[in-house]
Amino acid sequence: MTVTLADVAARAQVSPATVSRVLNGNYPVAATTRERVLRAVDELDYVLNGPASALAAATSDLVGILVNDIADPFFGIMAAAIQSEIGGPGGRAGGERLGVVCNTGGSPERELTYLTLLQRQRAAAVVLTGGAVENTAHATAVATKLRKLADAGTRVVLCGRPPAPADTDAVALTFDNRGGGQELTEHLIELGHRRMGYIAGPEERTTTRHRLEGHRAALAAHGIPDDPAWTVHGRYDRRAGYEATLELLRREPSLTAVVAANDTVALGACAALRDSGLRIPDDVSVVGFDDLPFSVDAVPALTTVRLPLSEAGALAGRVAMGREEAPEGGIVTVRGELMVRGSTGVPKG
Amino acid sequence: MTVTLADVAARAQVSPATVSRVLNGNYPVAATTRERVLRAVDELDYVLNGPASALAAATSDLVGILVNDIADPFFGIMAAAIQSEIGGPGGRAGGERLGVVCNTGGSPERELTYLTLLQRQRAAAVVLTGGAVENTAHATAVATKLRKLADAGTRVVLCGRPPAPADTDAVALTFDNRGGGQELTEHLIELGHRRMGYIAGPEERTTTRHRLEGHRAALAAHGIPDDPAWTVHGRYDRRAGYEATLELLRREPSLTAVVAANDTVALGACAALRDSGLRIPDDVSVVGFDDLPFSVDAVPALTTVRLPLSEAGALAGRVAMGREEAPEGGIVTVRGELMVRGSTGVPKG
DNA sequence: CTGTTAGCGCCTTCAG
DNA sequence: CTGAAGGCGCTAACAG
Repeated sequence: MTVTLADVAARAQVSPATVSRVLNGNYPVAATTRERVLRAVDELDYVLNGPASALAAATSDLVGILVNDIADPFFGIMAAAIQSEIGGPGGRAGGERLGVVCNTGGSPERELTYLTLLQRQRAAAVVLTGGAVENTAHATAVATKLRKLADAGTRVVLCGRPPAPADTDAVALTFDNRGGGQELTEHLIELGHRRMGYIAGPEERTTTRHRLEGHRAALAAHGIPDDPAWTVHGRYDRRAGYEATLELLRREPSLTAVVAANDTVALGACAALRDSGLRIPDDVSVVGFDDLPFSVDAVPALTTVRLPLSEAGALAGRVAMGREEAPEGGIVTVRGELMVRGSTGVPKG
Repeated sequence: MTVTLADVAARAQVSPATVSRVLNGNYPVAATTRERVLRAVDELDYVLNGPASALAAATSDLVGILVNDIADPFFGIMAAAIQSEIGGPGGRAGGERLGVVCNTGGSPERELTYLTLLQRQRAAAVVLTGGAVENTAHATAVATKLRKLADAGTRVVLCGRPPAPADTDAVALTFDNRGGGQELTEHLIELGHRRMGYIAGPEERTTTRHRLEGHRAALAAHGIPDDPAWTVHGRYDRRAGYEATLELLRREPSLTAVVAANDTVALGACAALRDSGLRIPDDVSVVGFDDLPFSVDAVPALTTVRLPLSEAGALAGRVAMGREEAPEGGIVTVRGELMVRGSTGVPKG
């Protein structure tokens, strides 16, 4: 029924092995022979059987990309960049690799499930993006999985995620969330703000914790007390930002600034402030984090920290493909850049 | 080195066949035996070899999801919805399927390449999302590919994409882009607008053409002449919207409304208008399309057509999994809903 | 440079 | 309900 490599070999009057060599291009084959094989492939409209070749070679062309939320541009941008480096030539079987994006939805179980699925597929590499869940049991389980993947020859790269235990052999490109958070709050402090609300992401996430730590470090550095009531946790979405802002306003109507865990949350915060009749930045300043494409279009444009998502993703992709050396020690920290725009100003009064 | 099914069988003191049956759960096995096998699997930390099982069974657990631009929430939202229906139980081998998102970047070649890769992997299903490229050669190539995929047992579903030729056996969930486009322009006409600029998407895309056709149908229905100079094509991104708007303003400073191909483009249009010192909607009204999450946060909030991306994606996912019957004739048209918000008003003067 | 020979690890009839 | 046996399609040593 389906044409196999043997059919091609017969038509081209060579052995199956030769066809395989032509297809994988990793072995010297006479030009005329290659020509003949390629023609046969074409005439028969032959398509290599991936599973069979993966089985025989004990490795596949799959590269897994795990993201917390594919509907969030933060991950979409990174995933696109990673994939753009993976699609190219360099793999086995015709030089094409299949970059597959897996959406964990932020769920630890799904993350583990996908890792197992990828392990089962004998993936060539796996890239984990974004913040990790900070649950000891889960962190251990993930580390164990990564260890096994690495043992099985799968390259493991972390992108925008803190380093895994050293014995997992994972390369890590980490974002300096702490530093960015600190810069943002310091910017507000310099403008004169003292009463700032903080909308944090979900608890037990590294991203959440690091950004919050940066904020607190800035407060501490300037001797500003940190009132726990001025910090609210929520998901990384617009709605959470909206609701958290109303809650903060209820707790402390005199806030002069709102620091959001990311741009999406900041957008929700802006909406809540407007709906509460407050002007930005005249009454309340707002800052986000990430500098997603829409942030510059907010009115007023959002002050935020730009993360080089695309660049980081591309680098991660190259490392995953083995096309670029892993950095010394396997860890790179990528800094963000403070983008001061219209959403922040001096506090009123 | 690596643990195989045979190892598990030995440890559980059963035959490999029995282990296979337990793992796939598609065959009666005595409870006590199953128990024993499962324990052995656990103790040995056995992970099924995907390629081997795909080879033997002539089908894999992969489900491909093709998107034009994963960084665009339009696709991200659909992809997330599709994947959420795929991850669940129902597949072979432990009931898990691997939903893989492939980013074509809108390139016909990459689309074909991914389709081949998926064919090579013997994917269980493939979901193609978003507008198709309207190039005859390419359309034919894709149709041929889909035909072959279907012949090989791969289920093919189109989501937010016009139906493929009937003989491809592809189920299609189509968005009523024409109707939505017409409603939007009709809304503007009813407000009193007569001079409307149109920012279309890339040429040779079904989405672009259909939305534009809707716009023109509305103009025609009201006897409003359609000046070709008032239509500009560009990519589906913010920047294209920004530049196209400046161009339209240059060509016709007296425009009272700008119709954008989608929300992202509309956002760019708003920015350009603001930068040109024009107020929205007092000087110029703006409408988008899709109703992405950020659209309600624009200032003023964007008038647009809401597409049920999540619902459509979920349905497509279920059909792809064979968990839901394909509709009669294999085609469903999903209508959008006009969302009138602050970005549109009566024209000045 | 090319053909031959063994499997890769699993599923699936076919018996029992 | 369970075991035995053959083969899925390809690759990777070996010889030549």
